[in-house]
Amino acid sequence: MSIIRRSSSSSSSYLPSSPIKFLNHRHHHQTSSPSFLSIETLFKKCKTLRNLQQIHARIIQKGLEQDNFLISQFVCLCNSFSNITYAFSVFNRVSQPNLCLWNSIIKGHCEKSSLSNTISIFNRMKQSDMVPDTYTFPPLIKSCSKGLALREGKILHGLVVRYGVEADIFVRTSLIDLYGKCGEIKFARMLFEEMSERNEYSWTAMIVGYANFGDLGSARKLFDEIPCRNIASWNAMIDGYVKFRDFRSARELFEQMPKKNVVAYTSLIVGYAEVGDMATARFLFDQMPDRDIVVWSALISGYVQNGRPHEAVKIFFMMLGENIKPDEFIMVGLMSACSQVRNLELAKWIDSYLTRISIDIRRVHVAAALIHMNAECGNMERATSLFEGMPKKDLISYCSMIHGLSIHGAGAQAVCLFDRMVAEGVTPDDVAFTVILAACSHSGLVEEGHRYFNSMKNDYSIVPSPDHFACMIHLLGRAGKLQEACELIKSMPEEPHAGAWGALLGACKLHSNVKLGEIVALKLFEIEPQNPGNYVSLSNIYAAIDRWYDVSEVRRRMKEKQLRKLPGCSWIDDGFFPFEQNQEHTNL
DNA sequence: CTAGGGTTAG
Repeated sequence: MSIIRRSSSSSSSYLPSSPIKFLNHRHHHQTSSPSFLSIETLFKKCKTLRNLQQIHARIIQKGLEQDNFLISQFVCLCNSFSNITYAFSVFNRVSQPNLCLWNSIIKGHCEKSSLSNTISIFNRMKQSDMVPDTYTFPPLIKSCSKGLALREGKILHGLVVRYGVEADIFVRTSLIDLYGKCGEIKFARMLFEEMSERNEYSWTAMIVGYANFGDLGSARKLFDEIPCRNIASWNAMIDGYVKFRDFRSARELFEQMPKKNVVAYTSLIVGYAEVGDMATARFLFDQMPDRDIVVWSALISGYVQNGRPHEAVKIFFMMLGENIKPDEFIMVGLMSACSQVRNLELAKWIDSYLTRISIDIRRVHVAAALIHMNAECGNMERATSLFEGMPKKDLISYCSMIHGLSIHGAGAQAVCLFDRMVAEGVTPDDVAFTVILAACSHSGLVEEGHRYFNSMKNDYSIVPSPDHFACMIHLLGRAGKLQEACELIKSMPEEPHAGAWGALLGACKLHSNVKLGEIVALKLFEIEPQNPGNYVSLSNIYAAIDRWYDVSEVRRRMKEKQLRKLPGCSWIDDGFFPFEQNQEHTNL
């Protein structure tokens, strides 16, 4: 009360139609009783970071920077705006922070900073003779649980016991959550059993533990026993079923929910997307009464994962139409979609849009997606400048760049970059080799291809996958070494997949090798009878040497099987997408 | 002589 009371006796403690703009308009008309607002009231009305800065100015102006009560509130508000740096700088000016203030600053770091940072603040707190209480531990333990840092969590558990706060329901719930998430389900259960009182939080934490562990039976048993069921308990149980692909039980429970919320919908949508059932995912999405950013994101990345980038882009613009501001997750999804459709105009728009909505493109997954998108869409100049600007280049970004160079015909540069990557100490994996082999085959670099194929096996002990073989076959086939390609395909340990045979068929077409082409085509008709492309290839082979009877024969068989060449997609002119599609990318 | 903590979805 000190501030408020003490303040109220002196006029300086009030805010007379203050310089704090966000309050001015509200009191502008109350001319009869001029407004006098305490800092405490200002906190309640504080809506933006700007407001908070204004309050901060006022605190300094009044010389209240050392006031633990006010600074605590300030820190909490700062936390809610996710601005931990600001909170910390203000905190650091307080010479004698009290327990509550320490707890607040720790909580803020738990949410936004790294675990080691947070723990070092906790250590500073202990060094200044502050005794942690029941409020100190839950956020600390929670951040261990988030990072699955069981070792650190156990140390904290030890301290919990030492400071005698293990009976506290909040502390205990956070410990149950920690052990449950880290798979120490026995420990979690023990702590749960020993509780003198439990509430919906502790029950749910325990259910989550079992659900993550895959013991859905025990999870369900608890769920049915809960005296105090919560919407989070329902969500946890449903998500457990979804994670372990028991969609029947998940849906059954979902239908029984008294009030279905976004979280439950999102769990289901993510699950259906993961198993490739976009129809059901979309069905659920469409029937939602209201949608938040997370569920939009789930749907977009669902479409991306299932190779339907056009749908993803549509959904994105639908979302903009509903005036929802996209976040990082959404934009990463959109960028993956754009990479798949390879539309340079869209890529350019996204690139500038990111800055417009102030998304931090230095964050790793954003940067990676952005480089990938520019590379895929043919803006190698932009991709290169982003890539070279990265402080630490990782395998993913290298691969994006190499693939970008590859698909735009710069095989030699791709090879250089791959070698630079290895020289820089980044270890290539199987995907990296697929990318470089594809680059070699695309540019006809037979010798380099052989070199990488051997290096992969000898230097990195990577067993060549069907994809690796397919790249080599493509490479040899296009170079006219059909014999070698055939030998390679015969040497494959596993049954060659359609990609390998398809590469060979393409080579036969290229070099007008009818005899081999016929054999390979027959093989392909067997492996993927539904793919019209193989029939088209064979008929092209015949057409190239004027065997028109055979051409019509193949066409007839194709018709017989009711196969048609896939129509080009027409998503551009249905009004969702504001750009022209660019067919050729010649930015190299 | 105030205030600060734990469970659910991308």
